[in-house]
Parts: sequence; structure tokens; C-alpha cells
Amino acid sequence: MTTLQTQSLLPSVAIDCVVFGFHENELKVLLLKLKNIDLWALPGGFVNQGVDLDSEALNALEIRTGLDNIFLKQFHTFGSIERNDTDHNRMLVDKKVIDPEWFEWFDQRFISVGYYALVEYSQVREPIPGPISEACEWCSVNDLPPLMLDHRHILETAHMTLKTELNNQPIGLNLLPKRFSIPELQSLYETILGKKLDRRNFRRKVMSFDILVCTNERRTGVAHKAPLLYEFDEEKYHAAHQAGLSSGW
Amino acid sequence: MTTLQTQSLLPSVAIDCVVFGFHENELKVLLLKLKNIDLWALPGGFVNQGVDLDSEALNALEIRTGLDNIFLKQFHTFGSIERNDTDHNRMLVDKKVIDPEWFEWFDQRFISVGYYALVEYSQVREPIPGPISEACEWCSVNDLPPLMLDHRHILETAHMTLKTELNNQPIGLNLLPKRFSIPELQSLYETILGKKLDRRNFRRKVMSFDILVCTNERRTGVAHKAPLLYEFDEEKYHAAHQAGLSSGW
DNA sequence: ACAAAAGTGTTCTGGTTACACCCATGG
DNA sequence: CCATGGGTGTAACCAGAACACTTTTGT
Repeated sequence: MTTLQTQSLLPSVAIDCVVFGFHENELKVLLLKLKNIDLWALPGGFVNQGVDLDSEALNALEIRTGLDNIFLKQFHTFGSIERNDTDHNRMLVDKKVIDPEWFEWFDQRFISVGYYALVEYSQVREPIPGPISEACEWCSVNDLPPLMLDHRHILETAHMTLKTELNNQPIGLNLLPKRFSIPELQSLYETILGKKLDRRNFRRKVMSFDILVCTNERRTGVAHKAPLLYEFDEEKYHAAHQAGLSSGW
Repeated sequence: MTTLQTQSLLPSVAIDCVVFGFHENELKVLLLKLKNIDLWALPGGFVNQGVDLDSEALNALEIRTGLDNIFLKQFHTFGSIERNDTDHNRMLVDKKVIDPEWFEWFDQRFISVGYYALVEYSQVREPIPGPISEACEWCSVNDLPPLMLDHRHILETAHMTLKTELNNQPIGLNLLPKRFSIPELQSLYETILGKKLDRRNFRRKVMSFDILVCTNERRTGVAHKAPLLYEFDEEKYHAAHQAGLSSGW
């Protein structure tokens, strides 16, 4: 989309995606750097008249990451009137981030539907910047650059949702490579939750979910004792995802 | 709103509310009966340009129930293209449910933001029908009339969300009268979950949350042993609501 | 007095917590 | 050979499930 065909777009509705990845024991988020200005934005887009909302969210990500088959979940819709900011939009035109002819479209009041995605970091070769951005990079959740409008709030809401979901569902299939060690999985959990977990108890609990299959191979070329590699039993993983893990009533 | 001022409304965006109440051991939902036709709809509405999405949802309910200070929570946004149905809208005009001049507005493609509300049944004196409806009634979730478009799907999603939330948060403050017995609270839980719970275990668990205060009064004029009446400790209730109840990681 | 519902306690089990120990590997 | 991290075991504790008995009330 180098040209914006606003007439075919659904007015008032935008999509913002929080794309989580995991790399070097850090939780990362895919962000776009706007042109000519030190301001970053969540990948997202608008909704074409003939396309499902969910499909548009998938499309937006496919364009940025080159991945299809992404795990994507709607988590909240942001509808505060403070979201739209004419001064901000004028600034975007002044800084040549957006073309002046788009101003009117951008200056609408938008409701934004937030999605979060979980992707395997290494699978995203080269994130692709869009028409209003000059770079697309992974940023650490703990060290975010200045974000546009309420994008920081959206991001934090997504992160909180992810933490909560961790109690109900297994997570990892979409964030880790096919084969991984238990300590790596633990590191992922610790990173998302922002706290340390006991090694032995973690192993036992995650094993009790019965979603891991042990390949009898070990990670090589690494310091210290070589850990065993596991894979997810995808069928059981998805079953657990559906059913949920929590006890409750 | 007897006249629809479409120019001041945010296009493409609608709100649907699933209002839950509890009465005679049944989970009820507030539904509007359309004029001249045996078809029912969720209360809802559109979004004025200058008003927050959440505020509009509150407004919509205040108009129908006469209540303010309602517990209201956004749960999902519905954005399938199959949601809009020109034949359905034409039928609404034919049956004089909506004025022909509204047809164009109604026949837009809408994204609908779903909210669910928990209200105390007895506090809603007389639900007020809107401009397109001739009645507003409580219907049992287990015995629903024919619903418009995807409203049944929205309702079921809300019900599922409510079940899930029950595992994370205490529920009851908004659905029960100020004073209630433990068996009444249990009945509410059983109704929402659609299954029986053990009396003794329920009592112990709910007591362990430490959100109930025993008034030393008993329900009078009722058969059998008079149960003690409790109230919620609102401060602790809200704290538990924030923090969540589940164990997790 | 009896049926029906309220209120209380106990046992059993399984999951969570908080530990200590041995094993493998690279430096 | 030793520091570091991987892998395994275990005792104490708490929460949930299953269940039996007593108390109170209206009929």
C-alpha cells in the first residue's frame, strides 16, 4: 500500500498489533520507526470493506514479518476520544511522515482494535517497514523508545493480557523454535512474567501438562551440561490451549 | 433518541450489550423485542463522535435500565463481514422496524464492540424499550427467543467470558442484593456455570476469599432453617477483583 | 415427627513450595 | 578441577474433592 485508497476502507476503525518475540532472554516487540522523527508505532492498519477484521490483522502482520500462520489474538478495543489528536496528525504531515492528502483520513476519530501476536523471533528474517516508517525493529519490552499516541498503553495492555493468559493456557509453541530445552522454556516464562521461577518446580509443573515430547537429543556446543531438547506435542498443546489449565470451579 | 442523527455518529462502529441478571435461580439477559416481528436484539447503540466508547456503552444501558453505576466490561469486538446483511436490513424497513430514511445508516458494514453488564435484577424496575423495539424483557439464557443477526453468538461469547472470569475474580456484588445468603451466592455460581457445586466446599472456598461480612441476621419467612445473611466487604471485594484469585505461576 | 435445607468437620488426595544432591561440560 | 548450569528426589504444607452428621424451621 504505497497509495492509500481510503474510499475502500472502513471509516473509524483501525487495527494495532503487538507482536511479541523472544530473543536473548528478552521479550521483544516489533515496532515501526516513523520517518524523519524519533517516534515509534505499533504495526497495524485499516480495514478494507470486504475483509474480516481478524483477516486484516493477519494481513498487517504478514506484510511486516513475511510470516503467515501467525498466532494472533484480539485482546481489547481502544475507544477513548483522547486517542485522536489533530496536533499530532498535523505534526505527522509537517514531518512528512504522511502525505498531506492523507491528513483528512488520519484525522478521523478512530477506534482501534488491539491484537497481540506471538512469533518465533528467528523466523522473522527482516521486518519490513511500511509506507509511513523507515525501519521495523525488535525492541525490548523493558526498554521502549517513545511511542506514538496511546501505543504504549496498548502495548502494556497486551503484555498484561499475556501474563494473565499464562495462567490459563500453555504458551511457547509460537514463541520458541521447534526444539528447545526446558530451561529455555522457563526463561521465556520468567521473561513474560518478569520474575524468577524455581527450576525443579517449573519442570515438574510443565511436565504435568503433558504437552512436551522429549527428543533424545541434546543442545550441543553450549557451556556446561548439555540440556535435553523437547518439542511440543501439538495436538495435546492445542487441546490444553482450548480446555485451559486453571482449576477454578 | 427518537430521531437518529447519523451525522454526529461514528460510522462503522456499533455497541452491543449483554446485560446479565439473576432471578429465581435463572441467569437472565435483557433483550429488546423488535416492532412487528418476532425477532429480538441485544440492547446497544452507536457511538457519538465526542464520546468515549465505554461511556456510550454505559449510556446505552442507563437508557434501557434506568441504572447508572453499572458494572460493565468490554469482552470482544465482532468484525466479521458476514455481520452485515442487506436483506435483513431491508426486511427491517419492510416490517416498519426502522424508518426507511435510516436504511442507509443501518446498511453500513458495522464492527460491533461487545460489552457485558452485571446488574441486580430487582433494581431494574421496568426496562425501557427503544425506538426500534416494542418491549424490553428479561429472558432466560437457557430459553432464548430468536435473535437478530449474530446476537446469539455475541450473547454466547459473553456467557463464556463470564464463566471464565469466575475463575479469576469474585462475582456477585453486582448481581445480588446487598444482603444475601451463602446458598444464594452458590446458586448464582451454579447458574452461571451450569453445574452443581458441593455446598460445603463452596462455602469454605468463598469464605477463604475473605470478602464476605456476616450480618448476624437471618432470612425470615422462608421454609426450613433460616440462613445467615452476608454482605460483601466492598473494599476487599474490589481488591480481590483487581488482584485476581487464581494461583498460576 | 418429618422433610428439607442450613451449618460444621474430617479424611484423602494431589498440587505447590522449599529445599539438597548428583551429573555433565567448558574453561 | 571447579564453577556453572542441567537433571532428579523428597518432606512439609495447603487446597480441593468427597462425604456424614447435627441443627433449625415450616408443614
